[in-house]
Amino acid sequence: MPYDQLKLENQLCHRLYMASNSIARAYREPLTELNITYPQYVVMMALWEQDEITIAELLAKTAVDGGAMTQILKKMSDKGLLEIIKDEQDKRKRLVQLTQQGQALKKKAADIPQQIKCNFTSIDSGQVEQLMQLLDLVVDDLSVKELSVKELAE
Amino acid sequence: MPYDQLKLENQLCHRLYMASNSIARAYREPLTELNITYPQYVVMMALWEQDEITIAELLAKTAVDGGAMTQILKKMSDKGLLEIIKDEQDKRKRLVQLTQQGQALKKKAADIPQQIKCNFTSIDSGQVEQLMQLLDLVVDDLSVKELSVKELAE
DNA sequence: GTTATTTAGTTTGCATGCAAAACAATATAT
DNA sequence: ATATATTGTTTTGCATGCAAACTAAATAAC
Repeated sequence: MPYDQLKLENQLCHRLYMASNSIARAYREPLTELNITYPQYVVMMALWEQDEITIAELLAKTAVDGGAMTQILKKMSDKGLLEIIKDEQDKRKRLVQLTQQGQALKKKAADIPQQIKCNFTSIDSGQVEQLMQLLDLVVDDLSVKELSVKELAE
Repeated sequence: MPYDQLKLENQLCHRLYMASNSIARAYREPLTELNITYPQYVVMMALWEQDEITIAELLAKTAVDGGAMTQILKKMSDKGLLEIIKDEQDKRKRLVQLTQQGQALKKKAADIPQQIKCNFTSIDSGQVEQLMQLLDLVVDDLSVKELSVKELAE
C-alpha cells in the first residue's frame, strides 16, 4: 500500500478541514441573530476579554488574518459595535474599543458556546478538553515551523 | 466567572479554526510546486482513490462546498488534470475523470502528507490517530444536527 | 541628522465557504 | 399524461484566508 497516506480517510488535515467547517457552519445560525459572522464573533470575544487593545494584539489573540481584520473591523465599526481610535503615543498603531452596544452584546452571546456544545452527544467534556490540548500541540508545532522557514529565508 | 465560556482560550471552535488554518497554510508551499491549492488537492486525492465518479459523490467524499466545486473542477480541467464528462444514463449527472496527467501527479504528491507530519514533533502517531477519531465524532454530531434542523424545517 | 530598516496597517488579487436562487432533467403523484 | 416534487449542478453575492505589494510612522545606523 504505497499510497495509503494519500487516502482522505487517513488524513488529519482533511479531518480538521471538515471539523472546522462543520463547527463554523453550526455557529452561523445563532450568530445571524446577533448580525455577526464567526470571525467577527471571535473578534468580539477577544475584546470582551480585554478592551482597548491594538490591532496587532487583536490579530495575535484571534489568529484572524491581517488583511481580513481591516475589513472586519470596518464592518463592525459601521454596525456600531466598536470604534477604532488612534494611538497618540505611536501614530502607526490603532486601538480598538467596544461601544456600549458592543459591550451589551456580550449578554446575548454568552449562551451560544453552550448551545453548540449541546450538539456534542458523542463526546464528553473531558474529550473536548483533550481535543483542545492536542490541537494546541499541532498549532504550536506548525507555528514554530513557519517561524523557522521565515528565518531560513533571511 | 459567568462568562468563562466566552473566553477564546476555552473554545474548541477557535482551536479548530486556528489548527485548520495552520495546517492548510502548511500545505500551501508544497502544493504550489504541483500548481494546485489545498481543496484542489483534496479533490485529487478523492479521485486517486476512485476515479470516474459523479460530482455528487465527489462532494460527499471531499466535503468541499458545492458552489466552490464547480469552479474548482473547471480550473483543474483547464490545467489538464481531469475531464468532466456527461452521464448518458442520467443527463443531470456529470462524471469526473482523471487525465493521464492527473494520474501521473499522484507520484509527486505522495510524499506531501509525510512532509507535513514531519512538523509534528510534539505529538506521536498514536495521538494523531486519537485526534482524528475525536474529530470524526465532532463532525458526526454536527452533521446529524444539521440534518435534524433541515427536517424540522419541513 | 539624514538614510536605511523595521513595524503597524491597509490594499489588492485570487481562491474558497456558504446560503439562496436558478436551471435542467428525472422521478412521482394523481 | 400532466402537474409537481426531487435531484444534480451551476450561479450569485457576500465574507473571509492568504500572499504580496504598499503606505506611514518610528527606530536604528552611520
